[in-house]
Amino acid sequence: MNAENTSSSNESLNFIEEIIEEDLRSGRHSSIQTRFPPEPNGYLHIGHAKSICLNFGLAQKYNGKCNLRYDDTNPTKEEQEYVDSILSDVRWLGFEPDQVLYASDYFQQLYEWAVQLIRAGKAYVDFSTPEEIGVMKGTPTTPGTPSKFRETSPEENLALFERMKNGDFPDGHCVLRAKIDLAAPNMHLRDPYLYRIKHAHHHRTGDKWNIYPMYDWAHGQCDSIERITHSVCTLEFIPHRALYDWFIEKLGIFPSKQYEFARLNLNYTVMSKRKLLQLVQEGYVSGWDDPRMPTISGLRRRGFTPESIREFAKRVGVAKRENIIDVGLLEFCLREDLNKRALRRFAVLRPLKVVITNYPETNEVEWLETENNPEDPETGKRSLPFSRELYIEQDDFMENPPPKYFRLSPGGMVRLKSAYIIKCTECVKDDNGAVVELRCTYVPESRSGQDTSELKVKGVIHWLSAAHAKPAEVRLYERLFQLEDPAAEDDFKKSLNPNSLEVIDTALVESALSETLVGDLFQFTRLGYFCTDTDSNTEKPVFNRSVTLKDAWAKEVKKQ
RNA sequence: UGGCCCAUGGUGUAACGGUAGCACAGCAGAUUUUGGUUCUGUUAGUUAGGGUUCGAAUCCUUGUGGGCCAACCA
Repeated sequence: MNAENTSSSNESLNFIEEIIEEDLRSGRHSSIQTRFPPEPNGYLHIGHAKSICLNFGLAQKYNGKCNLRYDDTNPTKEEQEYVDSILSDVRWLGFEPDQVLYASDYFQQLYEWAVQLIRAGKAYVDFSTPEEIGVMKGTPTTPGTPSKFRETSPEENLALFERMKNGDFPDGHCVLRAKIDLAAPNMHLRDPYLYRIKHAHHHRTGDKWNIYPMYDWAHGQCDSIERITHSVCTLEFIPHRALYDWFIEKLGIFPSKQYEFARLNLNYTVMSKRKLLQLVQEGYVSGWDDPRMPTISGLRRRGFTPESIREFAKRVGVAKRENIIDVGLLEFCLREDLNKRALRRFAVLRPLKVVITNYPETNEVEWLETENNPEDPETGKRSLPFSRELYIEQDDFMENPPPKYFRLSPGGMVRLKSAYIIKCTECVKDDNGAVVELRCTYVPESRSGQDTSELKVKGVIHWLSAAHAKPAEVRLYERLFQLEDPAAEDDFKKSLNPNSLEVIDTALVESALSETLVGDLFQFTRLGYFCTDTDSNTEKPVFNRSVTLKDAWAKEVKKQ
């Protein structure tokens, strides 16, 4: 009966899918329930995207459900701003939670379960200081020693815990601990904290609570309440699993099971929320959505598509081995997606004027057709104005070209894409010797589509009619860090790339681009993929370079 | 060095005791009015030793290497 739920193809499964298929096959579960449980203390990043794609993807694949559950058990770190951004990021990625829930929804239930544990003599209130408790926990090689509060009677603990809840004690005055095993090799079992006192305002429960549950006391039970069948988390929670199981067993509640996979690491970036927060707060980037940030909002603003990120998550796979993925793979996924969808447009980042000396008159304009996307003929064609004065890219001209350079040079010929072949007859320089203008002649019979010139030129470059080009600001990004693993340094900020952002405010674009909307995606022919930034205004659009095109010539130059 | 997790080309990931495959990256070529795309070919790998077996990446064992764990964080 689960035949439709399980994959029939011979496509290989990751280890979690194998577990799920076995659970479905054996009848342990008839359907699955997963969850994505972020703490709302920062913006989501590409590592979370992997987890989102995994949890929601699993639910989709096996006709199950996936909740979004905010793990909001620490009011001093959590904010509504983060709650909002998380849901919008999840939706933007293309997933809709079955339910949007909060750990704080369960504070009362959690409290009652703590009372139950105390009654059973399995939890006690400890007035020792954090330092004392730390010492009493022992070390991995030596067992811990019991606190003098460990044998307090359940009745007394009940009263004490009640007072904790009522706010009778100041912050940090005491904690509730589970009574488990002070000699356990797994340190998490040495009487872990269940509750701490915090007279703090919670973004949802307000001032109702003076005590807040710790992660370990909340997570498994929240999973259990939601009847999560497969609670998927990252490797560092492996030692917590014993506790997770212990609480569920002692409480006798729905047995959710925890499974751990290796978190995503990307080279040339940092992924910890703490470090990302630092970059934001100390002004190294413009905000959580700075296009250089590995946050989902940053990637979105940079021009990444949900499809490309989902494809990326699929390609990196799911396993238990620590990994560092090459950002090149992320970029590949974007190019692969955009190549099929992005409309091509002409833009000249660093203009060099070209005057076609044998072109009829200054005011003469010819309209030439060019494809919107050669990969997708259905997108049709558009017309580009051609005239006597043009702009080309400075990079497309060299006075003394190296071998194999087949763009424009003195006496050389090149094709202006979808237009004519031109020949450079003269280069005009300023007082410093810099080339400021090119004089060229065009070959009238070489017009694209009706070329009878018999000329063969290797180079094809993009161009813009000077009179029709519109000004634009273009922002070019490079990786934020110069080191593959910045976090491995004593100060990760030392390897920040000083050239990670280059603003070109004198770029020119074809007029079709002046009506662009924020988020529009384009390929600027021969330059890369760009998207319209939120800073755009009606005077001047702003474009972010999402990713360059692969550049075989740049590679060739590097070799020389 | 107490416990736990992990180890396959440069990077990821498959192979479930029976031909080490796929993707990205790299290299070479073809096509191309984007030095893009597409296509073709190709380089490169089982952490080490021992054991079980007709047969081991896979099972056992001992090393080695990496990671995690002793927050009133999650």
